[in-house]
Amino acid sequence: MDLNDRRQLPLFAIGTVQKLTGLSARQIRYYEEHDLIQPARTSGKQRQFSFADVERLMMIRTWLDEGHNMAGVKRNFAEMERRPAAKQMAKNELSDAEVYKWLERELLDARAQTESIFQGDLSRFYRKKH
DNA sequence: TTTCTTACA
DNA sequence: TGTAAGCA
Repeated sequence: MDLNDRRQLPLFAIGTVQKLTGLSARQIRYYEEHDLIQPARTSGKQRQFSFADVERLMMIRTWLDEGHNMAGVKRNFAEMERRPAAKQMAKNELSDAEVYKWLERELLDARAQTESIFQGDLSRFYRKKH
């Protein structure tokens, strides 16, 4: 199992993704209805999001913040599929470093407000190092 | 407590 | 999009 496979692993509940992306549960479910993401489901029908899902959600957030509508977001993803250059463009708007920074910020904010977004002990991997 | 679906504003 | 109801 390589890194790419691990990015597809169903790991987070919607509450965690909400804090990670800053999107509401309503929005996240709405984007799923529009096939922008396809999170896995547990036997109990609960959505399980992967890092790949979270990344797509962050791209959606970025485009929405830039003023795009659903149609625009769908076009962006469609463009990413047909042209590899578009993927680079998307990464340019949302580089790996930015994704990491964003995740770190969201995680720290989430911890500042409520408790750990993780039910377990994973939050220790994101301890502030300043 | 959290998430889920459905439905209304 | 937010929110409420009724479940799991």
